[in-house]
Amino acid sequence: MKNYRISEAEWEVMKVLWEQSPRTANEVVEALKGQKWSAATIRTLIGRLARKGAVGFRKSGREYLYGPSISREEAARRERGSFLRRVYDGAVQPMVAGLLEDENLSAEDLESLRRLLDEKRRGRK
Amino acid sequence: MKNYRISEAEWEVMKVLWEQSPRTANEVVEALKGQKWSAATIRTLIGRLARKGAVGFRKSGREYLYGPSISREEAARRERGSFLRRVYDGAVQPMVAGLLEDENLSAEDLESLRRLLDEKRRGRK
DNA sequence: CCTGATCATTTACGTCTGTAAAACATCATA
DNA sequence: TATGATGTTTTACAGACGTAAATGATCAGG
Repeated sequence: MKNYRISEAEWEVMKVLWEQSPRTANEVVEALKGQKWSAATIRTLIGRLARKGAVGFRKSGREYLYGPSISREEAARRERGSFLRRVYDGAVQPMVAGLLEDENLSAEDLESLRRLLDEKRRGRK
Repeated sequence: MKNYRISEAEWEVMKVLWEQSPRTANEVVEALKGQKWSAATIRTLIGRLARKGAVGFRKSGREYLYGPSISREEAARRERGSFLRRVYDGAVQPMVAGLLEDENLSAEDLESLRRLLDEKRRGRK
């Protein structure tokens, strides 16, 4: 598995494919219609992702059908690891602490996280 | 305040300056001695950060003393926001949930997070 | 003063990324 | 068959980034 980085613009393309795939380039263009890129730009982004190996494709009639080669969870996991290493030298606690300090979490979110934390702590005993 | 991105290599330089500043370029080079860059590379990174405005400097004798123009907390906050937007469309809960799932947290970390969560939840009532 | 050392700045070069048009290949229809 | 439409691939160009040497400016010591 070759190491590659998914750029910010490429993330938007990946999201569309994670949401629904396989898709033709036209369908991806349509899905990203509200954003700032031309169809040509989006096609380039797809092509670059394909060359990197982040996106796979197969011929269907005269078109290609594109799909992600990596799950959204896995991609998120990698990016998270990279982010943690870069910004916090890998330390989780200060990151979450900073997050809780600054971000707006709903009561449901907090409850849900509390439950997850409890499970994790129980698993530690 | 102009928008700029601090690259991965530049983060390492910033960390050194956050740890102790002001510092001369030579001191930064010395602090990063164990890593993979030549002194020339590190000087370029410093110069780029300065041009971006992430690092400030003042003359001292024949050398410059460099220091960060932005706090570590603020830089972390920006990067965190960018990361959340890109990978999770800004949603915190799934990010923390994924984190708890994958990362190795110590019992102390979990306890500390639990406390933070509780404070946050109390503040919500 | 001259020369070497030292520090900052400029230059170099390849790759990646953002943005998108141009060129090419193929299909469908008149 | 010719032409226009359509989808893919190639090309374009500027700036950022990684990596670092080359050059210029200034200082210090013989």
